[in-house]
Amino acid sequence: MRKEAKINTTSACKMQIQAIRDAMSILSGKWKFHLLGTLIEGDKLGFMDLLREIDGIGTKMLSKELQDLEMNQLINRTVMDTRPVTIEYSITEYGKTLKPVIDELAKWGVRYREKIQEN
Amino acid sequence: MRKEAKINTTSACKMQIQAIRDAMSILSGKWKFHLLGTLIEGDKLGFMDLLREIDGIGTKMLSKELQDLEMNQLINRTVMDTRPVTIEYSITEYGKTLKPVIDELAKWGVRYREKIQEN
DNA sequence: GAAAGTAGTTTCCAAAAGGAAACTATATCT
DNA sequence: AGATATAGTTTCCTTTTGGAAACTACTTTC
Repeated sequence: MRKEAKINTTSACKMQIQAIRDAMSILSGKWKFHLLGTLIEGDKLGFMDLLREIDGIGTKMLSKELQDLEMNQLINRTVMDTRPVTIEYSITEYGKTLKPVIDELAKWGVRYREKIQEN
Repeated sequence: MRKEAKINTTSACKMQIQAIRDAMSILSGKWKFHLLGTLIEGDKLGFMDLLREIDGIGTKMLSKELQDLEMNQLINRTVMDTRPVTIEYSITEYGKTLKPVIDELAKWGVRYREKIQEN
């Protein structure tokens, strides 16, 4: 008896798969969640602030990840009229919609650490 | 004036960063969320079921990702006493604690797609 | 005995991701 | 003039990730 190709091809299922694929294409990378989490907490931060804030990140990755997030309208980049020029990075309203995702992830991470420290 | 090293070094902040780092170290990779999502839905699935279910995955990645998830006690691998032997993969109780994370992510992904299709 | 199904592993390779260090450019402070 | 600050970019390199195809090994069905 030849097996059929798929069991689960309901549109709800395909939509969830597509949704996860979409979300991860934007949020993948080592620093995205950290960057978003930091900008959701502290509201306006400069490049050097973020560099100091996010432990381990380098200028190249910070620059690249900020560009990605800006392109997807999750953060704002504002050039301030100061001397020397400073840049203010802040989360957008749309970026704030990621708060529940980040919170759930962080919550799970905390419980994970508690769990492995029990054993 | 020399700038101080860090603004935000509260323990709550450092804990969130560590939590996200922990969570992502386990959930990173192209297929983890899909695999977990699929196993949270359909309860018992064999290797070939998963291969058919998860569009695009190959045997190598499926095998590797399943091993990772099993190692972290998120899924069970049960060898069934059938001929030929079949394997049942299922989500563990602990694995189910990831449901809110996956749901939030998927929910955000759906809204993201709606948003870009508006424009 | 050939075909097809189960459940993988192995090899070989390409692409993506990430990091360290050097460098650019401008401006202020001492 | 030299140090320090802001805000990056560029180059070169290593590591990680992921995929295609071939292969193993066993069993059942036709």
